[in-house]
Amino acid sequence: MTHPSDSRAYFFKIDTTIKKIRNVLQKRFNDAGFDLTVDQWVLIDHVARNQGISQNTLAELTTKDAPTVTRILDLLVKKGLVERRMSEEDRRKFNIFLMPEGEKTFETVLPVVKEIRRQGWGELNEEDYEHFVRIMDSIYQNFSN
Amino acid sequence: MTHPSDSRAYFFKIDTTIKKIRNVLQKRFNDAGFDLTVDQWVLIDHVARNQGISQNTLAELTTKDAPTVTRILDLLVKKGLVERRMSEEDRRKFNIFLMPEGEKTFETVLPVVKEIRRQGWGELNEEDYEHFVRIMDSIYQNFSN
DNA sequence: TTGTATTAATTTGCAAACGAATAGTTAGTA
DNA sequence: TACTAACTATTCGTTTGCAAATTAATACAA
Repeated sequence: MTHPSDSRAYFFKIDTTIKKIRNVLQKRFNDAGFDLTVDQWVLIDHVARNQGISQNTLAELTTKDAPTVTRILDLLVKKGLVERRMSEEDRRKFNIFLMPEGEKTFETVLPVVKEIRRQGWGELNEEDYEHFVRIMDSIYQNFSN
Repeated sequence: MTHPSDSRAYFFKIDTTIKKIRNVLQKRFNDAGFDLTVDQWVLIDHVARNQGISQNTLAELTTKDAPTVTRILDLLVKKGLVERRMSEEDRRKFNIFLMPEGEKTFETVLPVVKEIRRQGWGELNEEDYEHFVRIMDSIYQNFSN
């Protein structure tokens, strides 16, 4: 066997796996009648846990870029799930808050997401998790210099 | 510590890692003056290894959907890298071939991609690779029923 | 043979990713 | 104070993903 780094496998496997996860999440959302994309959910999740967060911080936490966050928030605002309030200290910033409807969405969707996470992890154990984190972090680090 | 499946970590880690890889690849392409996106490269790579392949098969191999393949091929055709020939047996199908310019692109880009793959895998070893494949496949399988 | 169901590829619309450029605000410095 | 640099968010253009609908060709069954 050739050295693993010489095959397309690892890029491809990561790509395929994340697509699968996103796909399952989205289908489950649709079936449950949630009018929500996966990326919109990710933002709601972060706002729920960090009320008043700025767009920049949101971008960091989700590894999305600023324009992407702006546009997803536009959609969430239009749906009445989220609110932009101008920051008191710095008028360049917005503080992002969940609206009551957004809270309700968060409470409704969270259990479904948790269930999907559990399903995906299945019978894998703590040790697997440690391997997983170590390998992913290592790849990430190898590309960060 | 809570059960790993209960945290957002694994979805998030996979997402972050694949973004990083794509990002590095694209930047390296741009720096090298390749007028090529990562996904365009993925298609070229598959066509190079399977001259005459159909669009459907291409979609399967890359886990992209048919419209996406159509659009990426449109771009590659416009760039003169790839050619659609109508199939002899089935006139609904196209057989996809690399044009001379496409061959040249393939030969030029491949070494760069191989170098990036090596960099990403770094000091990880065979055993790590087996863990990696097992865990990713497991997650994928857990979502395929 | 006719009709129905599949299949291959395309088109369209919406969501998202990324980069470059821009406007407005704030901070730091000469 | 005035100038410059840095920061926050937005806009724009190009590319990709997914779903639904469409067109054209093929396969199968009555």
